[in-house]
Amino acid sequence: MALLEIPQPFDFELSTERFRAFGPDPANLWHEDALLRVVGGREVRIADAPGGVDVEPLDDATAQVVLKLLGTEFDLDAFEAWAAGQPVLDELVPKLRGFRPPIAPDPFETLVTSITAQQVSLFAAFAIRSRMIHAFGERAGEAFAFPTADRLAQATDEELVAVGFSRRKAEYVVGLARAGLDYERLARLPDDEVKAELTAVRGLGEWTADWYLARHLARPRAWPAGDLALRKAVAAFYAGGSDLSIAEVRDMADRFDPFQNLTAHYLLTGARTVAAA
DNA sequence: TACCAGGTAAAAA
DNA sequence: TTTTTACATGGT
Repeated sequence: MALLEIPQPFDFELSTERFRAFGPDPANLWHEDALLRVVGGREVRIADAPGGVDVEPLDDATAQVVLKLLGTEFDLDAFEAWAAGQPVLDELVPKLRGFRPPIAPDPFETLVTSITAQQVSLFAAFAIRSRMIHAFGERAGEAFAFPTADRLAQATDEELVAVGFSRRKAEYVVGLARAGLDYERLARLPDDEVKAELTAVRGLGEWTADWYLARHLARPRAWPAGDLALRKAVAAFYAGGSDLSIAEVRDMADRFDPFQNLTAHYLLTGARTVAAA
């Protein structure tokens, strides 16, 4: 038993909901009430515990990854205080109290995962992604390490097509792996420059760049207005269900400033859980 | 069977 | 410059 404290509020069940919602994810595997992820070649088990999570095995490097993974960078106190004065969110946010949007700790994994999710349903995306991880990732215990850029740089388009990628997406992934982006440098750039650099890469559009800011860099103002699920969630919560264009949703970013990222995650999770109940 | 699903690049107009 | 089209799997 090794306790890793998580800033309160924190609801483990809600914060890991995404890892169960669309099918098993071999790189972030829900197994026997715990989340399994390979860190530094070893499988780490993350389970609910009073005041935080039980992490096994736990060392400093693992703690850094788990803190990132569980969204500890987000300032929930400030968000909740702000949301209390907002329509819609004043009711929704308390229902999801302690929800910390999970952050993808690895930049390459984030981008490849987004490519798999472009255009198709997340159920289809998860199925294809799982086969890719099984084919190219390293197993450690029950879970798999997400395939490295070095490994996928050596893959062929045909190998990715064989696990369900379209030819176009296979080219994107292999091209990205071979592009050798400097992710540490990218992480130090402001939002708009990150977007400009990412969208210069073939296969990475604005939607993918926005989710990179949101899900990997945890930038407070990231707002993936092009996301179909977010558009539907915004429409449901703010427009009585009538369709909203990408431009309309993008123009709503100002009213959520500077909490666009948390707002997007709460609306999406709210649409899947609270609204569905 | 058809159609939609948490887009993108390239062709066509 | 703006508008179409191809892409390809999984669920309903």
